[in-house]
Amino acid sequence: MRELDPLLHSQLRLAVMSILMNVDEADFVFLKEKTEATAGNLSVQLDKLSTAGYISMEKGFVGKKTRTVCRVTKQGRKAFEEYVEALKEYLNL
Amino acid sequence: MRELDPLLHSQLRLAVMSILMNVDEADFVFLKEKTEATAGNLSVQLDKLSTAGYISMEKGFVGKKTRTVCRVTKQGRKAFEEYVEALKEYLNL
DNA sequence: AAAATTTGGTTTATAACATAAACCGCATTA
DNA sequence: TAATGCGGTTTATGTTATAAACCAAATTTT
Repeated sequence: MRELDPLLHSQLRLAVMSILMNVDEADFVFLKEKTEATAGNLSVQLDKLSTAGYISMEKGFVGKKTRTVCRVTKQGRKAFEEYVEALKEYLNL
Repeated sequence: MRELDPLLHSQLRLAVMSILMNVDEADFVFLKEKTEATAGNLSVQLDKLSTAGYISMEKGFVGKKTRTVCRVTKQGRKAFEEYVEALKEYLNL
């Protein structure tokens, strides 16, 4: 059987990627609200996605507040699509 | 966001369930070959599915050799279908 | 203006999970 | 009878997910 990319086969990381696939860019706070994850968990998982090169993270400011903006990279997009294909096999969709 | 049944959101358990959804019954050896899992890992994961009531396991004999036959239960079938629905939301399929 | 609270995160500790390795009982073969 | 193979289970270990604790800067309260 084909294997499921373990980096994507995690509830929170998958949710994040799924959001980013449709939205072009999203900040930490938005992702936190959408996924209902704790900040700690989200921080860790974003880091993994970022280290893997699946997303980019840019830390900037809005006024005086920090703002972390995430985007899915080309590589991440490809990985996500492959994951979906693999998953379809498992689920026979 | 809807949550993904953690019992099914595991590569091997998902693979097993997917097979059982299409096959009506399958024994340990068959599942091991199909999934390419180690016997130990398969044993543990079958146990979890069984404890959760998602599959039934029947230990019997063929001649003098033991044979463990698995079937998906009604409950397991329902859980699998719900998992697939939830997943479709994540992936927007 | 000092103290308390909120915001936007990160680090760290812990619990759950997946996996492989070692093992077991029985049957067969050498 | 000793070694080998089959069908598994148990146990030990590494990974992962998650929450809890923490931090610095900004805002609000007193």
